[in-house]
Amino acid sequence: MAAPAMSHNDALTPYCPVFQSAVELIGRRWTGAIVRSMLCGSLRFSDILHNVPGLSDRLLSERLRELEAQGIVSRTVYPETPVRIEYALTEKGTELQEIVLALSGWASRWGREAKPSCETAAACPGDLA
Amino acid sequence: MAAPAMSHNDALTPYCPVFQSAVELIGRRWTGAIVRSMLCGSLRFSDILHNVPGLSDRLLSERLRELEAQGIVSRTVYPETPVRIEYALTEKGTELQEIVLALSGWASRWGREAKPSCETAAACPGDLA
DNA sequence: CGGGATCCGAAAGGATACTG
DNA sequence: CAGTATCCTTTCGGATCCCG
Repeated sequence: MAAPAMSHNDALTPYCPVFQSAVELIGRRWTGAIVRSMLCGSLRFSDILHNVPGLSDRLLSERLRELEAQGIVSRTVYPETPVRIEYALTEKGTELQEIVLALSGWASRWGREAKPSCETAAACPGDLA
Repeated sequence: MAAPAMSHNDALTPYCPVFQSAVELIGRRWTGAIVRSMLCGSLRFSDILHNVPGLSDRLLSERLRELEAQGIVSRTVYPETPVRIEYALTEKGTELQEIVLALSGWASRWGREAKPSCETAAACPGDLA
């Protein structure tokens, strides 16, 4: 198991900036949870705020702006009365899904001392992993 | 591809702590790069320090301790002269590989303006993906 | 409802120096 | 080589108030 069955490719990883950017982007405090909560479809500000406990409105708007700047989420304004604003994942954002799910799966399998009572199989569509 | 092939599971993500922990763990400043550099096999402190530009020794030892505490890396001391210390991924850490590679792929595809000259297919043993 | 602006304490990160 | 200790700067995150 510890034996490296991989290739003897010694000349790997001369440091990768894009990977670094990506991992630090989704690693930001609430970003992962926000993206994860958006996997289902469009959401309004309050919805996201509501299903991520501990997240403040300031942080949410900050994260949302970052994600928008990265082209991961799109912001759509419906000029009704009052205005309704919906956030959705772009294609780039949607492709993060497999990563989020993979990470969810890993976290569930190895979470602390094997606590299978979080999302494991019920709460999240991690079944496809 | 943009079409959500997922289930119509609306009642997802009532917030997941283990996912949160995981994403914030590997999202810490250099953790992703460190794990990524260890995918090849055992490395010594200086090796990791060397192939992650910008990483300071203090942060490396800090991250290494965190990863060790999480059971992601193992530390082995060889009492030669002088002592040689090697860090390797545990099974738990090795399973992060698919996630790291997936994130690498995503980052490469969407990195800024599609710059395919980073690691994409050459520098890293991502072939197994 | 959907945010923006500001203030401030906490925490993370970097630089440097020193040790076994 | 493989770290630890200290200091100091930057950033993050929470609270509060305010606006359209």
